[in-house]
Amino acid sequence: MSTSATIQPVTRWLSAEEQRAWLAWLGATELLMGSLDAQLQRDAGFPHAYYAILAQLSHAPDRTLRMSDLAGVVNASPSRLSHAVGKLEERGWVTRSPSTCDKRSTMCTLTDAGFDVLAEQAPGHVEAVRKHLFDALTPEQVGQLEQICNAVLDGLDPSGSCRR
Amino acid sequence: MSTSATIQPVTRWLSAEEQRAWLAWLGATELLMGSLDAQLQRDAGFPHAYYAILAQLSHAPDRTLRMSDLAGVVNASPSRLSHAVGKLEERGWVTRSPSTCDKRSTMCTLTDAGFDVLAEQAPGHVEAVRKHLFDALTPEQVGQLEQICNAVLDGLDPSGSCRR
DNA sequence: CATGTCTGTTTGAACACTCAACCAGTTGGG
DNA sequence: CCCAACTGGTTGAGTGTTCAAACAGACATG
Repeated sequence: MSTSATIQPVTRWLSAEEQRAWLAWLGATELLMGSLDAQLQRDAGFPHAYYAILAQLSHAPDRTLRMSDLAGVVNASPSRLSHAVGKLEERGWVTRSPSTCDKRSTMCTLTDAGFDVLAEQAPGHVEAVRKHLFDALTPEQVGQLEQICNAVLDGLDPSGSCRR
Repeated sequence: MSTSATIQPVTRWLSAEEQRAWLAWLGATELLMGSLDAQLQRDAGFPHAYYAILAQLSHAPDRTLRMSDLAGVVNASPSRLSHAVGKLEERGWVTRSPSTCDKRSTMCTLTDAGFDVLAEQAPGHVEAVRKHLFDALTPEQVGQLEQICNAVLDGLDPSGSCRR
């Protein structure tokens, strides 16, 4: 062993190809999410994070989810979710009720008014997702994208809370 | 013409595969950017958007870029960039000066202190990007990711400002 | 050379998110 | 039992982003 390279490793910079991929990913994610946020803000008056909360609740049994489970499926911190649900509750789209089995937990339920708002906004939102993402990709690329994102999720989200 | 389907099209919902890809993309982007933001906030005291500004300036001739050009390469709105550069200027990492050729424009320059901060934070940041993204992907997937993101960018960013 | 329009940038208010601190309920040993 | 450690959730302060409005300089058209 003649060098210290293995003991004090220097930074492994990105290769030219990795740099291109990284800049493209940054641009695509920021512009895509920015575009979806702008569309929802304009048409519905709330950001994509709020839409995700309503959408996940609408698929849950009794349209109800425990706060921490809801936080898991929408990739939100407890604090962020608490603030967001507070706003949604003010507008009458969800309600909060204490859980009966574990008195620490809070259950969050989508109201009929919330369901109506979601039903009203879903077509426009889905159309935007399709237009900006799936219309730009071949069917093979959709499969590749899913595999790539799941590989990234495996490293970041060991519990796998956002994959069904 | 017997139906109105072609005149009043119904929503084309996402297929099962598209839904899986969409949820995976949402999870991967949010968790990855969240993780990078947290790492930079903890180690450097500023978010990824600020890092991007410093990094892009460091590659520019004279470490200087016009505000609107800088906004283009970091995918920021003019307003967002103006606020962010204001904060960076307070900390002494960039300076603003009026452009000589077009008196409407403002030139933004990375200071030596700003360069030092960037040099200090770059290894940790690159390591985080590598760890959470590229270490999870095969070389083929890196290429696929670049093509996918560029396809998305073609639809969202006609001017191509974030691809050199 | 006047005037309307467009471009580049900044500003302030409204809003969303983060972080750290906190409170209440639960759990598992002494 | 009792108490410490942990879990689920909320809160408020601080910070970043968005949106609409404003403003100055450039440009073009009559």
